[in-house]
Amino acid sequence: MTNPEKSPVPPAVIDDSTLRLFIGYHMKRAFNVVQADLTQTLKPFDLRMLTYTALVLVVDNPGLSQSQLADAMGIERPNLVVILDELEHRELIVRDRAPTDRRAYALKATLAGRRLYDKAVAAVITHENRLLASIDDATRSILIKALSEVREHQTT
Amino acid sequence: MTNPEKSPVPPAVIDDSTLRLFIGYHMKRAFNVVQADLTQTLKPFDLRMLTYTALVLVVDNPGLSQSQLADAMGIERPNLVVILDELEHRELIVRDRAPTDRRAYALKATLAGRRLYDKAVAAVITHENRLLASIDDATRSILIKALSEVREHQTT
DNA sequence: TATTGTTATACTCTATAACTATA
DNA sequence: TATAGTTATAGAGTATAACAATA
Repeated sequence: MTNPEKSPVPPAVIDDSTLRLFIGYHMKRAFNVVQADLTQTLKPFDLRMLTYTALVLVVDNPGLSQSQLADAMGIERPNLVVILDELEHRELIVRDRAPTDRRAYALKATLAGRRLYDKAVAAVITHENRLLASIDDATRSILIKALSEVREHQTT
Repeated sequence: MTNPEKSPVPPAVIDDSTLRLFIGYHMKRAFNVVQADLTQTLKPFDLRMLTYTALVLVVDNPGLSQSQLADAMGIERPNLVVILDELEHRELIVRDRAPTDRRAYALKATLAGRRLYDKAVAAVITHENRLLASIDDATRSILIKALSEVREHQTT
């Protein structure tokens, strides 16, 4: 729990009795580690977590609109624009016009986008398995299920 | 792997088959919900997640140095300075000089700081219990333990 | 009127380099 | 020389308001 040999100033034995009841702290710290690992994993593909997530969702859900994608990613529509601009300029996705609604786009991945997706997803799976090595499959299921339930709680 | 063609633009049934293997996505979405709730909960106390976390750690670990606190919070030292400036200006904490090392500070909470801590912690516990209502105690323990293990994996 | 995508903008959080004063 | 705290700064990520085109 603590970090023994380290600094000259007191060893710092952190009393996290209160933090035990503070789930946001644990989620933030764990997410930081996951994101740091993810950033390194995605660097060879020139992707960040946001561009990777957008690419994955577009490949798996062709025809998605920007509003739907922003909603799936949990970000506001304006913030998605630059993310998709980047993917489009790199010719990984295209913004087709939606046939039924001329206001909306139908997002689709290009062949290059699907190829990058295949390689990046494989790398991410490998790295995440290493990151979660100490956590057995049953616990991983519980973890993901619990996180999903928290997300769906969505109080506002 | 992909999705059958469905509604033109509307309801959006997201295929998250790939995301299921992408723990960072679930952690980010869940953390967003927790932080949004936390932000609202702390607003009456004029605290943000970072100032709240710093206050909690200082109250529970009096005499902590800024380096130790930054380490415990998972942020860099420079970013902690403004956080502590704010808490100090509000007279919730003090920066005493460490007796053994004149470079370092020994951080301590004031009486006002401990009083705000009491009220804020109570509010946070109440709100988190509501947020985690659908998750039983055993699962909560597994969740926190799994998150801690991920944090301690710390690749870099 | 309402919605899609867009621009502009501001705020928070984060990371790095370089400085000072101590060690 | 190394460490503690600080300053300055730049980069992400996020949120809101307002607009044009379309519904």
